[in-house]
This record gives sequence, C-alpha cells and structure tokens, in this order.
Amino acid sequence: MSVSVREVAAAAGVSVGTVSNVLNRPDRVAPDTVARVQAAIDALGFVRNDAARQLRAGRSRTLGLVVLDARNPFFMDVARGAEEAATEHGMSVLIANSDERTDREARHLELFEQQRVFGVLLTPVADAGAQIDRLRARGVPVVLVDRASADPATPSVAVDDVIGGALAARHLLDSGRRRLAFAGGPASIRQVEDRVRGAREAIAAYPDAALELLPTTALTVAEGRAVGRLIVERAPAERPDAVFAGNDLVALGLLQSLVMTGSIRVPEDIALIGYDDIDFAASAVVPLSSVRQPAELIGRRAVELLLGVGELDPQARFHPELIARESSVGRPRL
Amino acid sequence: MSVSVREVAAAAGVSVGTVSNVLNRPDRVAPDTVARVQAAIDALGFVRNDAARQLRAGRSRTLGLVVLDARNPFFMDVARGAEEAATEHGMSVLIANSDERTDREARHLELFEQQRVFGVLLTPVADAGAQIDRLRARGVPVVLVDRASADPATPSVAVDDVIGGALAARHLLDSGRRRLAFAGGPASIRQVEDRVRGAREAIAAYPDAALELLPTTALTVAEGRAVGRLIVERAPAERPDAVFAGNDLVALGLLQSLVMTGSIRVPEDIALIGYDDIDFAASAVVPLSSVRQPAELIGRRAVELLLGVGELDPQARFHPELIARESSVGRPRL
DNA sequence: TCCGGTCAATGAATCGTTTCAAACGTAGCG
DNA sequence: CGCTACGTTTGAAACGATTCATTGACCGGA
Repeated sequence: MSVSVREVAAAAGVSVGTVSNVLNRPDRVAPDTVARVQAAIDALGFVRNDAARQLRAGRSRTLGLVVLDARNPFFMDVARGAEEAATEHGMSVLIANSDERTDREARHLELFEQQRVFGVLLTPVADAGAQIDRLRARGVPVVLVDRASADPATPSVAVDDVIGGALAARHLLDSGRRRLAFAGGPASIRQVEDRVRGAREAIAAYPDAALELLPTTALTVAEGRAVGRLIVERAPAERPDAVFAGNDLVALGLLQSLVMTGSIRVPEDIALIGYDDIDFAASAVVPLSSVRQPAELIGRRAVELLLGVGELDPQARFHPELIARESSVGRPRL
Repeated sequence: MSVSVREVAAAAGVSVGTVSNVLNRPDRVAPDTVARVQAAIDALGFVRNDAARQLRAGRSRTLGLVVLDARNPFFMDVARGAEEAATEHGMSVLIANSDERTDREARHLELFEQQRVFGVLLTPVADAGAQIDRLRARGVPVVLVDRASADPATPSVAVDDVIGGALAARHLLDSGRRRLAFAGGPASIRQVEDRVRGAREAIAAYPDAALELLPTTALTVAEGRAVGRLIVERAPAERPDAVFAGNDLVALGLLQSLVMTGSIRVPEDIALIGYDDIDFAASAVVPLSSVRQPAELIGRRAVELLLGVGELDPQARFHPELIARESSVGRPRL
C-alpha cells in the first residue's frame, strides 16, 4: 500500500540501510547520496511508518497526559505547557480525559501502556497507587500533576491546595463573613479534600465561624448551577454568607444561579470565590475572585521532571495566589 | 524488556498463534486453552504492543483531530462529541492544536500521516487543499470540521456561517443599531470570512447601516481585550453602537475591556454578540448573546462520516441558532 | 607494489503481533 | 476398519524501519 524504505532504496539505487542513515544521520552519508535518496523520497512521497520505528525502538516518543476534565480551561492550560516543553525535546503529548471517573482513567492508562508511551503525566481521580506502581514496574515513568504524591518515589508537580484553601477562607473571613460554605466534590478528589482542609484550618481561628459542605458529584458548571439552586431555595437566614467553590467552573455555575434570582446579591448577600483563576473568571457577571495556579508552568515542569531535565526537585511545589475581584470584596449586608 | 506473546505462549505451553487467537478470536480456541493462556497473561503481566499490531495491520485504530484552538471550549466540545462517537466504534481520537497557524497544522498532519491514522478530522486554518489531496491520495479519509468543503469529494460537517453571521447582524439591526463593527480575524480563516459575509448581506438591506472591520490576529480573549481597548480610546461619536465578535472568546475579552472603563455600558452604548455560545457566555459580566453551534453533534457527525456509518449526507449542514441575552437587548442610547 | 586507515555503503537480523495454509487428533459414518 | 469432516493448534511469513558487523573503495605512505 504505502511506500517503504525498500522502494525508496531501489529507486535511489542504494540499500535500505543507507536510506535509514539518510533519514537519521545524514552526516554519515556522502552528500550526493543524500541528495539522490532525498530525491527518491520526494518523488515517491515516502512517509516514515511510525509503528515500525517504534516497534524497533521499543518505546515511543510520546507522553501520555490524563486530565480530570478536558473542558476545564485550567487543564487545557496545563496541557499547553506540557506540550510546549515536550516539543522542545522532540516529544509529543497525547491528551486523555478521565472525566473524574476511575474506570475511564484506568482505560486510558491501559491504552497508554499498549502504546508504550515514553512516560505518563497523571492527575489521578482518586488513589491510583496500584496503577502507578504497575506502570513503574514496567519502566514507564509517571509524574503526578496538580497533586502531591504520597510516595516520594513518584515525582509530582503540585500547588499546595491546603494553603490555597486557607487563602480563600481567610480572605472571606477577613471581610467579615462567618457562615462559610464549600461547594465541590467528590471528596475522593484530593484537590477537593485539601482545599476543604485548608479552609477548615483557617476557620479554626475564628470560634464564631462555621463551614458547611455543599457536595457536588463533579467540578462542573452544571453542578455549580445545581448547588446554586439549592441555596436559592433556602430561607435567607439559612443561607451561607460566603461560598468557596472547588474550582472556577463550579463558582461560575453557582454565580449564574444566584444572580438569576435577582434577589440574592453577590457579594453583598453572598461572597464567592473560586479556584484556578481561569481566563473566564475575570469576565464573569460579577468578576470572580479566585485562587490562581500557574497552570502552564505546572504542565511544563511535569514534563521536565519526566524527562529528567536539569537538577529539579522531584517534588515540585508552587504557591497559589489569591486574586481578589468583585465577587468577594466588601462587607456582608447585616 | 517487556513481555511478548512468545513468552506467554511458552508459559501456557501453546504456540504464539494460539495466544494471538485467544486475544482476538477467543471463540475459535478451546475453552480450557483460553483459560490457560489467560492465566499466563495475567501471571506475566502481558500487555499487547500496539506498535507491532499496527505495523502488521497497516493502519491504526486512531483518528486524528486538528482543531484551531484547544483552549476554546467550543472545540473541546467538538472533540468530546468526536471521542464519544469514536469510542462507540472501537477507535480513539488524537487531539492536535494548530493554534490557527498553518505551519503547526502541517506539522500535525505530517505526524498523523507517520502514525498511519485511520482518518483525519480537520478544521483547516486556511486553504489546506493540497495537504488534503495528499492525504486522500494515500488512502487516508479526511473530513472537514466546522467548515464546508469546496471540493465535493471531501466530506464536511459545517454550520452555515453566512446564515449565522446574518442572524447576528440582523439581530443587532432589529434593535436599532446602525454603526456595526465586526471584531475578529485573521480573514484567512473561512469561518471569519463567512460570518462577515453574512453580516454584510444582512446590512445591505439597511441603506443607513454600515459595517466596520476590527481585525484581530487570532480569535482569543486577549485579542478581544485589545480590540476593546481600541474602541475605548476613541471619541464616543466614533465608536460603533454594536459589535459582532468572531467568536465568544473575542466577545468576552471585548466585554471585559468595555466594562472596565465604567463609562461604556453594554448593551446601552454598545450592543455585543459573540459566536459559538460556549458555556461561559451565559455567565459573563453581561450575559452574552451568541450564535449557537451544536458542537458535540458536529464532532460526532464528523466521525460518523469518516467511518461511513449509515447513509449520511457527506456534506452535513447544521443550522446556527440565535441566543439573545442581555448583551444585545434593548435600544441604543440616543 | 603493498599495507594500513578512512569513509561509505551494505544487508541480514531484529522488534512483536497477526495471519493463514497446513498439520493434527478425534469423532462420526458407512 | 478406513475415510471424511470438523474443531484445534501450529509455526513460518509478513509488516517496515533500524542497527551493526562486514565489505568495499580509495588514498597516501613506505
């Protein structure tokens, strides 16, 4: 069907070995031979068969990236950083979406294994310890993304979510809020757990403050809207005076529900803060406060750790940054 | 390094052919043999080598998708639709991002060719006719996504952007706007060209209306902000009274710039409408009007056309739908 | 003229899976 | 008892690029 090195070799009047050398180390081939082979390649429209290369090489020049939600701009930013860094090292990145489901995560990892990817970048849904060990046993390096690893043998790139959660909560407390709520889930996602923990710790310093959990089944706009409707249905006195959302998608959904009623004002009645500081946070109905994570940098560093570039700390930690916008400033209405 | 069928065969006391049969057509193998081989597979932790399979098969079970901008939720929605449909047929989808650059597009297509993908779904940056012909000459089916094809031999899935552009413009004209502007670019992107054309046609019916072009180098939030700043800098009388943005990202960026000044009100001073109706449009500062495209359906149909499912029209056309929200309702301030 | 050295080119072996014609064993039938 | 038929299993060939030990050609020096 398609043109192979053999045919190119025949057309150029050389051996297959020489064609391969022209392709991979042209400096070891006489200039006019290179020209002749190149001409044959162009004439026949030869395109390398990657499967054959890979089979021979034993592993591919591809990195697998499994994210929790491909529709979340945060993860796409991470992916972009990873892709940039990978390209610089002659590698490409395969993006897979687990949709926060362990079964899908497992399926994607299995596929990556079959493809003999060079390495895996993973934002685990829950505790993927077993899968990770399995991959490592096969010699496939794994780097955890946006999540600190319990096992020091597994490199990871993370932003301290406990600090991030504390930043968010303290910010709300500072402006006088006391009836805080956290909207997000499922709790099996480590990021959610840590952010809640950070918030709890910050609140502990205020005896008159409390944190209520408003669980969701996923960190999406739709789930945020649902939580928003729940809040709206409550009697005003029962409502929290500040909500910390698990990420910006949830926050934006929530914001939509709250604003739609017309009777609840943000931030006067309910202050709101999200997480990730995606591009869209700044242009929300009420510009959304958020805890920023350096998404592209996370992706880039993960790739660098995987490829062993330089002398990097295998447990990379970045600091989250509070971005205060209108959705959380000002005093609560009494 | 890694376990091969040969070793599994040895462990199970059968031939390699039988192992392969257990893997691919277990019904042709005696039940107890299947069990024995399966046990060996589990014991040794055998994982198929996809490169070898592919080499033997000649092509992969993978579809390549090249989008204009992976950070645009619209394309991620398209990708999700494509992935769903592909999975139903035992295929997977590789997502590549051209970032609206022909060189990146070409590079990705080249990589897909090397990987002997089963087919390519492409949203071309400009006129990729040559590349498409090349692929087809190799027997790689190509389907154009979100773009009608000039060549009837190339299947495509598109939403009529001329109609969409007309919808948007007419909507603005209906509410009394006359000094319209289109913000977007580059003009080499067909979608942009068509949307402008549609707007022009709609405006032609109003002798007192005019359309100004505010070109951008890409359809991004940042470019939208830049255009917004340009408008803000003008004397009020010089400003358009309605802006039709090339897509929602540009519209949201623009909205941010306009609202930030405090002196320009949307929609009173300037009405605004975007394109795509991404999730975030509804939760913008001023809820954004938009022209909705059925993103997931586009992706799904593209895959179905590629795989030749059912008796579908190879030139699929969907209709855009006007979603009017606050950013464009009401009369202009006189 | 012969030899050592250098630079090019060669081509068989290899990677791991799938395929397929052939071999094998067993049961059924006449 | 012999033959066919069927259900299993076999194992070598094939896919296409890369590698590497080997061969070949040529030049300069002795």
